[in-house]
Amino acid sequence: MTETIGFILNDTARLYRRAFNARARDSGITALQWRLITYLKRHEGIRQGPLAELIEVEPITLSRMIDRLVEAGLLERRADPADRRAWQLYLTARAAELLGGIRPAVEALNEEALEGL
Amino acid sequence: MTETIGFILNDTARLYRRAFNARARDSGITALQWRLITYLKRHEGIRQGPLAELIEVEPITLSRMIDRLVEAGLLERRADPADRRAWQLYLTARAAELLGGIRPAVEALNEEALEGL
DNA sequence: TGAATATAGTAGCTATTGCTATTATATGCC
DNA sequence: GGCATATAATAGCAATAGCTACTATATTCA
Repeated sequence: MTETIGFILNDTARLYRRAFNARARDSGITALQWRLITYLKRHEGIRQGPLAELIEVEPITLSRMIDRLVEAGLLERRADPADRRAWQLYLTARAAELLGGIRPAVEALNEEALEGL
Repeated sequence: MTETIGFILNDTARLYRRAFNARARDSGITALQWRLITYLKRHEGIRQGPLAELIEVEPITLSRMIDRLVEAGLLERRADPADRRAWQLYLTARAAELLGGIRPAVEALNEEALEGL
């Protein structure tokens, strides 16, 4: 009865997240931040609203995630020339470096996760 | 590149959790509490430590989840006769009722989730 | 026995998330 | 142009999770 699709799904996802976080710990980055940065890499210059929708968090939550990443020197907010209310988001060189450093570990993890399927 | 096993896994789990929470909202119960109660149903009398391990949260986190469920009248802590430091956990009649009410919705959700597989 | 160590559970603190309300700016319509 | 409404982002607050430290009790072993 506990072996329903919901339990299995969530258990598996949690295990993955835990493995990810364990491997990325010394880089100081979390799974959710990795998600943010990965999306941002494909959508440089995106505004906060659409990015929040992409990674599926509330705008205010994204706003604070970005605060932290800006403080960590991984992201920068640039004023949107077309709309003075909005920011455009860009990765810094430091983020690119960091990504490069973590990617092999993530790829190894993914291969491991797929093993046996 | 964003379509890695990790993203898919977590996206799917999040979707499921969201669907669950939406359906269980009026019962006032969350997915994590459902998880707790489901395990507890199979292990009545269990202590907090082992239960925390089962549902994979920290002991202190479980302690507070239980505080809330006790306050809601769904659980009760009984002194462990064999160890005065420990509590044994039991569901109340109210919890059984609640479970009965939610179960059909959960089962429907699970069937829906498995559709097409 | 009784001192040292281990274990069950909880309190204080910090971090993160999201609801609601607010500010600043943009857009639509008369 | 100028008022009404919509939108981008953020601040205040409340809820939840977990790290660390602590209390109470149990166990081990000399």
